[in-house]
Amino acid sequence: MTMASTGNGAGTGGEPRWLSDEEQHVWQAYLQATTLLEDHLDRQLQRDAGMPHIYYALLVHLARAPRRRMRMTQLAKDAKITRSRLSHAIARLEQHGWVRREDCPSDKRGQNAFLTDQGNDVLEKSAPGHVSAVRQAIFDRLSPEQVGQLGEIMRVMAEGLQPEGTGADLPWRR
Amino acid sequence: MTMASTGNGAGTGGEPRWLSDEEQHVWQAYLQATTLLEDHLDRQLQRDAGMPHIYYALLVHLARAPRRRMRMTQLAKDAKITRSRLSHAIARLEQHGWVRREDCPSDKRGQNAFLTDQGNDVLEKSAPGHVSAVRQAIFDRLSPEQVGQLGEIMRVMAEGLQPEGTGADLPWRR
DNA sequence: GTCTTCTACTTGAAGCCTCAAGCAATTAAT
DNA sequence: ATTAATTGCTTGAGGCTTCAAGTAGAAGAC
Repeated sequence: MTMASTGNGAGTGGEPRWLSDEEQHVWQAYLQATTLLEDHLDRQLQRDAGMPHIYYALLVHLARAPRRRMRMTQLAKDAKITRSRLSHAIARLEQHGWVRREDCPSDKRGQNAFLTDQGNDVLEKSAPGHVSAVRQAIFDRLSPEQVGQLGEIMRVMAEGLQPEGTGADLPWRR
Repeated sequence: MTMASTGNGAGTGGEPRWLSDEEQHVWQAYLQATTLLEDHLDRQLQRDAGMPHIYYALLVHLARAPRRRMRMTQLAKDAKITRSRLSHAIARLEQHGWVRREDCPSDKRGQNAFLTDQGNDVLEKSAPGHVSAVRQAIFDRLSPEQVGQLGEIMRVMAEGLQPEGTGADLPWRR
């Protein structure tokens, strides 16, 4: 631990502040938990809904939107993914008949993605299993205090990684 | 606990326990924070070290191992990924000259992956930037209490998603 | 021994993600 | 109105991940 070092990603400088033992353990636990959960949900949904977790999350966002439709860019922002990724994803979801695209009336560049009835069915059928998986992984294992703490912590983290200032394009802070 | 349950993922059944409003918000915050951080680190390391975060994590595991080498299966377990994924990953890292494979003397099926000097160099050069990114995203933003809470929460979550019982193969709970 | 089963690891195809580049419509500048 | 800059979205190539299937050695049963 410690060491002069120098040379960070951008602009070298004074010796970096390494992580303490506790911080390393926390970081390690974070990595393991998030990796395991992500994989677990991907598998669960691939099996029960025929799509990876992030695709499922997109359907959820659409289902909650006003007329079950949303502008592509807005959806990308809400789901925290790039527009490119969203384009590919919606293309695939469209192939399955779960989502469709329509031109935006007010802006001829724009596209709305909307959830089809078929997509809504898939969502409703797989929702219980998904909720149950999330519950078993998180909410059934944590005390009410811990749930509150987790929420606050994640909010702080998300805020720090957010676009901040401008609502430019996703790869924030190039 | 509670609930006749019956078929969520498989087999339909009694009404599922949906998430409360607070739980939904926490889950949403969790998804956003973890997605944003993962993307952020992937970008940071792709830029500064020429590899995605998970590959970097593999190098870290190797660097900490006794003679900088580890059996494939053990490495996969520690990193919480499938052996298949590891095989592909090590193949790529080998192409870059950061890792090499060697036959395991005691078990002719086995392979050791070991970190090359070159790999170690890359690691040392990019470590400060990586630590700094992790720090900015997490440890500089949370109070000491929150860091402790996060550690405990992630440990509980990871434990619940772990192989449990047998040390079979990764896709736990097929 | 030899048959079965299990463990260690690899492989190829198909799907997903990233990056850079691109097109088209809108807005701003002059 | 023309030009330039910006915004909205897509595309294709290359890299990464998953899944199912496959090879080879080790362990156990008999």
